[in-house]
Amino acid sequence: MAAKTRAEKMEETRVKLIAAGRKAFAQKGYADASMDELTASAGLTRGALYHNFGDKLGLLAAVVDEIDSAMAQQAKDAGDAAGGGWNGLMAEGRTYIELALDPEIQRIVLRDGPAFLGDPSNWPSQNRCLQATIATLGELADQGAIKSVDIEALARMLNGVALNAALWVATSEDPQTTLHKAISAFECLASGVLVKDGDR
Amino acid sequence: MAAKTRAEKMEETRVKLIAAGRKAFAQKGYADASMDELTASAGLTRGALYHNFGDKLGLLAAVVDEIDSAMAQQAKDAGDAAGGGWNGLMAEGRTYIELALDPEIQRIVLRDGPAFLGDPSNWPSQNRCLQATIATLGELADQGAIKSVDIEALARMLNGVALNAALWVATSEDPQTTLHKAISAFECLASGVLVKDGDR
DNA sequence: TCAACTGACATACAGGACGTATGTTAAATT
DNA sequence: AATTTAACATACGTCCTGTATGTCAGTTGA
Repeated sequence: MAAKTRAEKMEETRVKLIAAGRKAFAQKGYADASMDELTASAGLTRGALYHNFGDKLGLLAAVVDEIDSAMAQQAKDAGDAAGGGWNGLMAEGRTYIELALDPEIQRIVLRDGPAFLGDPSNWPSQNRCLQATIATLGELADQGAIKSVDIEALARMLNGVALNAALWVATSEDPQTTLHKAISAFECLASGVLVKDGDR
Repeated sequence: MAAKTRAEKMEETRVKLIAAGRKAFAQKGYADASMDELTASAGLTRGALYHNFGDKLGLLAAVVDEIDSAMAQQAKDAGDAAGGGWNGLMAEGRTYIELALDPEIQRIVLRDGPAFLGDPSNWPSQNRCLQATIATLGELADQGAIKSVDIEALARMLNGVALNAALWVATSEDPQTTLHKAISAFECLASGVLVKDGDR
């Protein structure tokens, strides 16, 4: 019956705290989330929090990284399933937008994250996503499939459109209808990157 | 010597508080701005603040509205100067991006605003800007100049790209260089809206 | 096996911030 | 001129964050 080692227990508390953070930050928002209540809901005290994450922002960073990494992974999977290249890029964008239907993602990643952790471009998780987009655009550029514009700029704008579309869907009163409009508009703008306009 | 009426003095204090808010929010950020220090710097106390703006968020809303309205006005002027239509729309976008070079705008409008006041689309100032974009796109649609995609979605995405570009420029280490890249990428994506690709 | 030590976490404390309730004074009203 | 109103100041209560200290289980070395 596995006498739990110290490192195992510590990993357990980290998991508990991050889970409690996801709940509290999603429900009350980062600013209004009390660390007393949050840690108590995890069966702990603030001592565990400050020992493991340094401060309140440290926990937010951990929570955001976990959620955002999962988002990027899902988007990447969708892109690969679509065969990579341009179609893959569009699939990634669609997936990212669809994920914004989750209220937890809306509040924590799309709203509070940028405010309290700074520009998302500097998050480790977002950087990985951005690098992937840059790589794909680089291939397309080598094939002469896209216009000769700064690749990093394009990647950031494309990600930005997807993020903005996600936010719109998120705050919409009729998310399903808005989702379709947002995806269409996203693909419309994205098509501006292609050398030849249209669907081929 | 104009014995100041009560309404005049009240307007004065509102102006003072908003000015102090712009400074404090820009320097320390909304969360870390103390209302005691802020009001003291304006030669007042928190009493004036809570009487005039209800609460801390009320002051932020007033500050954001003032700044954002000025931004929208500048962008609109640039659009008119460019002759309206598509060229006007592009000029508006460029202006909006260029305005993001101001640190005050970066922090208050682009970062803290969305977090503490919610989605910018619901701000009165942003709504005016959005309505203007929708109107222009509507004209272009009537002329058959742009693709048949939901106008509101397009307008929101276009504004979103400009805002995202602004944020990128804002956090860049070399704003001037980044500015050019961002504007090019913005125009590249925007061109996806036109039925005929390219510069004419 | 046992004693000493390390560290994960709990508890107690200090500082500060927000919002409200109450007081004060100057302007407006009649 | 007396009264009322309201703009603002002052004082208070409550809550939260971060730190400093305490405690005990788990680890280590002989």
